[in-house]
Amino acid sequence: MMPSDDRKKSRVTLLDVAQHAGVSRATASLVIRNSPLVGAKTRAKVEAVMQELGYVYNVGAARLRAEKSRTVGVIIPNLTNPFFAELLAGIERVIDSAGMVVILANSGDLTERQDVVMRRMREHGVDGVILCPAAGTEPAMLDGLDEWGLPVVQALRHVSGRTDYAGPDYIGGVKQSVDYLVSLGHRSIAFAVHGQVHSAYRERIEGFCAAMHGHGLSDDLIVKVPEKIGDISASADLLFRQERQPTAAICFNDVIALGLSAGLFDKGMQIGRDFSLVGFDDVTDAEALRPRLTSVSTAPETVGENAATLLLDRLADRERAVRRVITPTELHIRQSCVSIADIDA
Amino acid sequence: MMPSDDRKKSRVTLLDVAQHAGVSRATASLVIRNSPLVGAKTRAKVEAVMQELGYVYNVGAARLRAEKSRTVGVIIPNLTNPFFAELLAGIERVIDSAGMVVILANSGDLTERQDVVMRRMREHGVDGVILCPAAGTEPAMLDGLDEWGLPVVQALRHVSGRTDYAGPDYIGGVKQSVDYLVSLGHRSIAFAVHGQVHSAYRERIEGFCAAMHGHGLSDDLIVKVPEKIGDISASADLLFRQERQPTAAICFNDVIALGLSAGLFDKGMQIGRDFSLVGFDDVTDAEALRPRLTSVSTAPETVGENAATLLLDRLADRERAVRRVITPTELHIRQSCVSIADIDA
DNA sequence: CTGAAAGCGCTTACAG
DNA sequence: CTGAAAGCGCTTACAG
Repeated sequence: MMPSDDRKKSRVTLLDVAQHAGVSRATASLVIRNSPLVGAKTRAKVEAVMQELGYVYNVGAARLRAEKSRTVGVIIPNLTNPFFAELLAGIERVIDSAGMVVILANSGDLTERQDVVMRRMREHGVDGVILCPAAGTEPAMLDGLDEWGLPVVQALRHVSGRTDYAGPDYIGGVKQSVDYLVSLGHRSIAFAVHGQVHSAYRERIEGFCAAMHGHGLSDDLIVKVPEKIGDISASADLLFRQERQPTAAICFNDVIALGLSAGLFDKGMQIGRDFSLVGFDDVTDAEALRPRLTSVSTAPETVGENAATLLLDRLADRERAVRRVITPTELHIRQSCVSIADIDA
Repeated sequence: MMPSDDRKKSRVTLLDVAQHAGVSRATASLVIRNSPLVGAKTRAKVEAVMQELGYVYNVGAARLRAEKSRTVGVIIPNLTNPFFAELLAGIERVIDSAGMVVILANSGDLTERQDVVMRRMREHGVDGVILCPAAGTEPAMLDGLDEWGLPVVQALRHVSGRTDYAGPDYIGGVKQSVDYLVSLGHRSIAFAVHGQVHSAYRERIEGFCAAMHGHGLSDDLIVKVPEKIGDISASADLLFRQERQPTAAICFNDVIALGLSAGLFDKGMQIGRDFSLVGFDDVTDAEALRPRLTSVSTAPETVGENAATLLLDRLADRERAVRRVITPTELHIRQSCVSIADIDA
C-alpha cells in the first residue's frame, strides 16, 4: 500500500498504474491514448491514479512497439542566421501543437556534416525530417531517404522533385522589386548577390532576368559582393564599376542591403534620395533603419509552418501526391527608393 | 542467403547482423559500443556486415534497456530573438560533438507552456535539459526536476541556486559601459530598459546602480521604453523628459539601441556627435550601422557552449558540486559615443 | 571473448 | 470493455 522504498531506481510504470486502478495494463494503455473504447468512469479512475502516482508516459518504450516516435528531425544550414531561426520557429510551433517534438541539427551547409546528422536522425528513429539541403546536396541523397521509408520535406531550397517542398516565391519576389523600381522610372537596375549556389539562389537570379526582360531591360548588372557584412560595405563601389551605372539595386538578402546601405552612406550617397535600394527577406529591423529599408518579405516563419504541415500530412498518408507549397512574398515599401525623376532633378 | 523479400516491413536488426557475421548478438552489441572486449578481427567482420546490410542503430531500443537516451532538451523563450538563436547554436555544437542530439522547445516565455514542454521532455526521456527559465518561473519547479533525477542547467537566467548555471557577466558588462562613458566625461547617464523582470534584468539594473555609485553618480535615470522596435524609436523623447538631461544612454539590449538611435535621428540628433549611445549584446550587425554602434558583447554562443559542457559534465558525475560559469563581456568600442568635451564645444 | 536468458515499458492482436 | 501473451530491438549480468 505504501510507496516502495526503492522508487528512486524504478520509475512508475503503466503496470503500476493499472494495478492501483484495478484494471489491466491494456486498459490503462487505452486510457493514455484516449481510446473511445474505455468507459468514462474507468477513464477517470485511471487518470486519477496516474496523477496520484506521478506517472510519466515513456515515449521511447511506446515507440519501440508502435514504430513511431512522435519526433521529427529538422536540419538547417546555419542557426545563427535569423532567416533560418524564423523558419525553425515556424516549424517548432506546428510540430509542438501536433504533440510532437523536434530534434534539431545544424549542417553548417556542408554535405558531409549533413550526412552524419542525417544518419543520427535515423538512429533516433525520427518519423520524418524537414531538410533545408546544404549547398551541393546530391539529389540521390534525397531519393535514398525515400527508399528507407523516411518521409522528407525540403524547405527553402530543393534539390529533388520527389519530395514535398515548402518555400517562398523567390521568383515572384524579385519580380515585385523590379516592377516597383521600373514603375519609379529606373531602367538601369543592379542585382547584388553572394553566397553558395543552390535552388534559392538560382530562382532569384532567374526571377531577376525574367522580370528585366519582361520590361525590355538588360540583366547585365548582376554583381557579386563579399560574404561578410563588413566587407560588403567596403565593396559598394563594385556597383559603379560596371558597364553602365545603375540608379537602383535589388539585394539578394537583407545582409547585403544593410552592407550596401552603409557602404553607400560612406561614399556620401543617400539612399532614397541619390540611389534606390531594395532588400530581400525583410528579416532585419528594417523599421529601425534610416531611411527605412524597402524590402521583400519572404515570411520564413510561414514557410516553416507550411513545411511542418506538409510533413504531418505525409505522415498521415504516405501515398499522397507530392506537393509544393509556395508562399507569396510581399514588397514592403518604405523609404529607400526614389523616383528617377527626383534623382535627375 | 538472399535478402528477404519483406525487408520493407522489417528493418535489419542487431540479431541479423550477428547471424550474418556468425557471432552472438551480445558480441555484436559490444562492437557497436566500441567495447575493448572484442577482438580486432571479430570487430572488423561485424562492422563489414553492418555496412553490407545497411544496419542502423536503434537508439530508442537501446535507451529502453540502458536508461539513457543520448538526448538533451533545450527550452528557450523565443527562437526569433537572435540572442537566443546564438545560444542555441552554441549548445547544438557541443551536444552534437558529444554524439548526442538536442530536442528543442519554445516556451514563449510563458510558465504554463514551459510546464507542458518540460513534461514532454520527460516523456521523451531526455538525459538532461538546458533551460532558460521563463520570466516568473518558480524556484520550486527547478527543485522538482531535481527530485525526478533529471539534471538541469540554467542558461542566461537563473531562478534557483541549486542547479548549474551558465550566463554572461551582465553586471560587469554594464559596469564596462558606465566606466567607458564616465571616462569620456559623462556624468548624466541614462539606462534604457524594457521587458520582463528576471535575473538577467535585475543583474543589469544592479550593475548599473553599482557602477554609477562607484563613480559617485546618481542612478536615477533608469527609463522604461516600449517593447516593439517601432515604438521605441517613437519614444526617444522619454530620455529627455527626466529630472535631468542625460548626455548618454546605455541600452538594455541592441534592440533598444537600434530603436533609440533611429528615434534620436528623427529628432535631428546625431549619435556619436550630439549624444552617446551604448548597445548591449552586440548581436545585431553593429558594423553595418552608421555611425557604427558601440556595444557590450555578451557572447551568447559561448554561453551556450558552456551550458552544454556543464550538462555533459553533470551527466558524467551526478554528485559533483554545483557550478556557475560566468562569461566575461567585452566592450566593443565603435563610433556611437563622444567625449563630453566635444558635445559642449 | 561468446551464448542463452531475462527484461526495459509499452502496444498489439486475440479471445473473452 | 478487459486479460493474458507476445514482441518491439536492444543491453545486461552470468556462466562458460
